[in-house]
Amino acid sequence: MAKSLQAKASEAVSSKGQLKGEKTKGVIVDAALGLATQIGLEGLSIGVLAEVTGMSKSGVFAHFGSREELQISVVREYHARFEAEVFFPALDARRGLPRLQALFDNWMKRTSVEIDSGCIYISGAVEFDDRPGPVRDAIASSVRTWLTAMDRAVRQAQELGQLDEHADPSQILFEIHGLILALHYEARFLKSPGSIERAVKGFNSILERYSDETLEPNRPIAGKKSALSAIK
Amino acid sequence: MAKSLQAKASEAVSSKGQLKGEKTKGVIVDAALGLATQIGLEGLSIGVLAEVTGMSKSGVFAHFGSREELQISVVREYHARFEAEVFFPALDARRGLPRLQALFDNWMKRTSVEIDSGCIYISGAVEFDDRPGPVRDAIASSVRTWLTAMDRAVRQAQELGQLDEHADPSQILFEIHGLILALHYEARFLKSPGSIERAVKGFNSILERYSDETLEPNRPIAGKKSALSAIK
DNA sequence: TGCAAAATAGCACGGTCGTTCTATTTTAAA
DNA sequence: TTTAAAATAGAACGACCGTGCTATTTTGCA
Repeated sequence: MAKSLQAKASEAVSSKGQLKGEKTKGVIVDAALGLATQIGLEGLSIGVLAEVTGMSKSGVFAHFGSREELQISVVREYHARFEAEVFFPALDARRGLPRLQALFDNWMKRTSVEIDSGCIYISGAVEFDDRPGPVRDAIASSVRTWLTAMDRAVRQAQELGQLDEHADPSQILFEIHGLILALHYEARFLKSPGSIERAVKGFNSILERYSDETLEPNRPIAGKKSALSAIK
Repeated sequence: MAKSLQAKASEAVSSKGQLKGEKTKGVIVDAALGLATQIGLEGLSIGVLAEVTGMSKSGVFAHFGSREELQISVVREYHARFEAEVFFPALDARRGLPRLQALFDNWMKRTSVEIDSGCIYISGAVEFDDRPGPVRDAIASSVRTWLTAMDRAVRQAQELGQLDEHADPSQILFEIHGLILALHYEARFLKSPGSIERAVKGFNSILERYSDETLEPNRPIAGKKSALSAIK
């Protein structure tokens, strides 16, 4: 039974060398990611996922073996997209301050989009901060990878004399992270207008405060060509 | 049946004029708040709550009429405790900068404690940012009340010439809020050491940056006597 | 102390959940 | 085209959920 529904899907077959199973798995993870960004990883249910993808519960389940494994797959997919949208494009910018600026811009651009869809690095942190296990580990590992990349950019800006070499990179990173979290909180939950502008302004303040004054006193911060950070 | 369990409870009766029902309701809300700070408002279940308090499910349920009403009661209780621990004690400090400092100190002190227990203003924001309804409204209203109080303190500091009167209070508040959120995220989820010190340092940086330089140039920020902000 | 009212218990309901097992269909290589 | 393997469906499970209904117990005032 239930024969005709998959008829269309089966004509376009293994377009990239992957078995059909891997392909539908991708479809499921896609749908799951869309759901998870709205209702959280803990809100994911195999039943709803089956409904959305037009499959049976057991059909969906078989691809993962457990709900936990499904959640981990979603985290990995989110990680990949985050990298593709935020990290890699920023590598086009020159090392140091321009790249740091690009990283922040992309991060903020994504957070702005996520005002409607939600960020699972943020929601996941809240859902799993008291729940040890592989899902929590997957989220934490992804976040740490990203924060480490940001840290590297800060240090490079210091080495190039664009930021005060005596400043603590962790401190700078902490304050930047706070801006993103405040943006997400105030825009997505409180729906306060003007949050994006405040995040940008906060970022520029940080750069000014930690700019290496001994090398370039009173000079306006370099690398301000990016679209988003040019706001206000 | 199940007679003897409540025998002890019933001998100490209406100690503060409240009916016994109101008293046990308080006990339930207490337990619910404890649970909610760990597993979130959405993680609350009447069954578990009945187990914890030694009551029957229907006994617990009858006090609220719905799970939603229980969640709202928890939010109200959290609001009351937040006020008692963070807001009211800060009113002892002098208007303006000292009070702003006290408000932040108490806020951070509470957030530090919540590294173990969780903050439902933060977890609730994530759980309900896409879920309209009375619970979301209750959380948002409490948070707005608190942020408005902070805003008032900032403006008073401006009026007294302790902070730059041209600065946007919303901007200052946004950055302070970010510090608290970063503290919660990095300490509770990532378990990074040194987060408290970074939040304090960030706060002091904000005060310095927005200090009214025309009135008191290069003067160290006043009101630094509070214990927490004296760190580092 | 008696008695209405309040508080609590017990039970059952329909629903959703993740998971397991088995049967059936579809895929892809021989 | 045959055939073993992979993918999916279907049905059932035990568990927990919020909630409603009805009894029973406990409370606190007359």
